[in-house]
Amino acid sequence: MGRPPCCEKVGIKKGPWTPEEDIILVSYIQEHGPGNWRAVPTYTGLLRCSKSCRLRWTNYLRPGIKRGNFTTHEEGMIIHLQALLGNKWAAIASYLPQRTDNDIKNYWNTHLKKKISKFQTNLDPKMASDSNTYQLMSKNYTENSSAYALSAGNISRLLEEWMGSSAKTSTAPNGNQEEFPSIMSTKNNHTECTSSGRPSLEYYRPQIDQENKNMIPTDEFESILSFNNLNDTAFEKSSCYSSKRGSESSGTGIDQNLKVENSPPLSFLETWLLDETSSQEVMELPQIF
DNA sequence: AAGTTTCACAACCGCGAACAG
DNA sequence: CCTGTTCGCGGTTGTGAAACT
Repeated sequence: MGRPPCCEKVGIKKGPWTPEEDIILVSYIQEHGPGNWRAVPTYTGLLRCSKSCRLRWTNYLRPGIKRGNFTTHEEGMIIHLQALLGNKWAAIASYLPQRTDNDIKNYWNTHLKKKISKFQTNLDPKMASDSNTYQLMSKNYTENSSAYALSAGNISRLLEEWMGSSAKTSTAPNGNQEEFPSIMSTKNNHTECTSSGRPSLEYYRPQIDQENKNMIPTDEFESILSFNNLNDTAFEKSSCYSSKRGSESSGTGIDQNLKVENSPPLSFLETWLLDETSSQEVMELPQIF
């Protein structure tokens, strides 16, 4: 017995959303909050399936979404977290609350994966020892980042303006912040989630601790992920993690999740990520990307 | 200038997990 | 427990714009 479709295929509109559809969807969510997506097409009259409505909201219309260039810091976090978690885009997005998992996934697939692949292919060990290499990398990353979706405008912002009240983006008319849009955090299958409504990494971490007690100590884990201490000490810790991961990656459970195919040379990347925070001076080096 | 290719992003699809009855 | 329904995630595709020939 096959799984029934999420919606009737007949009469369902596909393809890009129009501003009118966006407004209808936002109006509905403003009134009812996100969730119960099944009811959205019926209630609003939108000729879209429930999935499409949910996706449009979470990836585009939801307030607080940051669009445009990924900063070098964001790129660094994505690379780092991807190496750590694999393609757990929702988990990665929980650490970049202004970015959607779809955005991060797209950015990874269109930019970072290629660059890292080239980096691995072309990496000269001598160059790898030169931290300036990574300063150049970070500079190139920033300069090459495209301002995607700007032409379409930030519909979310436009709608906010259209609705005429900035308060609506964070607080319901009656002052109840849970009503809109913070309700995102109230309905979630996971016990732990972030302001973006995503499961936090805590959701995954217990598996690490339970299934491999010799894995990363909690404080070290936080240090690796937090990026709050981008200094020598943090670097030493994260480098330690890199070697530790390499020596203990034959286990089961989350261990396998941590084994990432084609994972970048993490310590090199870390060097790059850390160096980029300490200097603006970039010397001219051979093109590696 | 026109045709073709490549790129970047938005959106869709299918699967599995969670949940309710 | 079992079954059906709904939701969320990750992989993939579609499409318009830009770059190239």
